[in-house]
Order: sequence, then C-alpha cells, then structure tokens
Amino acid sequence: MGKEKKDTFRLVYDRLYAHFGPQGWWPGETALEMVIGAVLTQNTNWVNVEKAISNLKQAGLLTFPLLRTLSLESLAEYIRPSGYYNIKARRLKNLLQMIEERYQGELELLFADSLENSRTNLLTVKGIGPETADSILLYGAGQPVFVIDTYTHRVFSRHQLVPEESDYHSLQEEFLGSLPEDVSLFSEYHALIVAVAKEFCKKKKPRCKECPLQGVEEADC
DNA sequence: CACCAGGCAAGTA
DNA sequence: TACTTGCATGGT
Repeated sequence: MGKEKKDTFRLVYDRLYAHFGPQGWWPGETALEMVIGAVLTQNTNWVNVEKAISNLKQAGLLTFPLLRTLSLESLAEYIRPSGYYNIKARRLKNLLQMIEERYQGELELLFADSLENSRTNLLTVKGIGPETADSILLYGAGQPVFVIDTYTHRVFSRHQLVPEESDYHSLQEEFLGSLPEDVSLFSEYHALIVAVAKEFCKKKKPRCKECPLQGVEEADC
C-alpha cells in the first residue's frame, strides 16, 4: 500500500467534507433506535425508516422487553413503511434474540464486547450481513470499522481507485489500510460517500462535471 | 410511467 | 462457485 494511495483516500475525504460538510448520521438517538434503523434501512430510503421507527415510538414500544413480547405480525405492521416489513420483522426478532441470549438483553453489553466477538455474533444472526453488522459496530458501538456499501463500490470503482471486481472485504481492507483508525473519520466518510453518490454518482444519470471528486486519480466517473 | 432506496438470504445450474 | 430472484413501501 503506497503512500500515494493513502493520500488519495484522504484527498477524497477532504474534497467530500469540504463540499458536503458533516453528515451527522445517527445523531443523539438511543442505542435501540440506532440498531433498529440499521436493519430497517437495508435497501431502503431513510425517510421510510424514520416513519417506521416513529410508529414504534408513538406506540411506546421502543424498549427491548416490549419489542421482544410483540408478535411478529404486529411488529411487521408497525414497520410497514420501511418496506420488506415481513422479512425485516423477522430479522429484528432474530437480532433481539441473539442479544437476549448472548448479552442478557443489554445492547450496552454488546457494544462493550470486543470487536471480534461482537462482529462474529452479529453475523450469526440471519438477516444481519456485513454492512448492517459494521454499521451497528461503527455508529452504535463506536468501533473503528469502515462500513462498505454499494455506493462505496460504485464511487471508488468509477474513479478507478479500486478494481471493479472488489468485494466487501477487499474494499474494507483498502480503507482500513489507507486511513488512520478514527471513528469520527470513518463515520463521516461513509456518510459522505452516500451523499456524493446520491447527488453526482447515480447509476443512471451521473453528473460527473459538477462532482467534487472530478479529477481525482485522473479519472472521471 | 420507470426507477431507485444507507441488503440479505435462498434458490438455481 | 457464480448468478438470479424475492422481499415491498414510498419518493422523484
């Protein structure tokens, strides 16, 4: 890993931060809301996730024990606006069950566990894949992991900063090898990649001319 | 109208 | 192993 690549990954961050500013993902919410949001936002617009969480909040159901006693069907109805509500209700139940069994139903115990253990335990849950697990670890537990998503792959491969065929793990290794271990940096960076992808690096109609990453590594998107 | 959104698991060959 | 498909509401 050359010094130049490190500089490039840092340059991309600086450009994005200068253009978009801090994104403040998952600010000032409870740990439980953060974890629920991580599951509900799978392939889903955040606005719809907020509606689903709002439904649970207004019903006074945003506590661990209440969610555990809630029936699968009832939970599905509350989270309906977030889409895929049947499968996501099951996924939330699976996650709550793992936390019950391995962490006495205490999210803070999950967050306090080692990165190795907590990541492994999250990934054993059916419905929690690498992105959801890493989101919970970074934004919930404050662990220095870099969250990869489809946007990360699209933006960085289009700019030829990573190979097109890179998978989740290899992309994550690139970021971890190119940046200092800093939770705030990782948190903002991931959110900034989402921001630039949504505005300038769309799948159908990219706006490369106006993109703040224009000229990085001699490649347009 | 078509397309997309802060994925993941199961099915197929 | 390497693709493909199902899951589903709501915004642009």
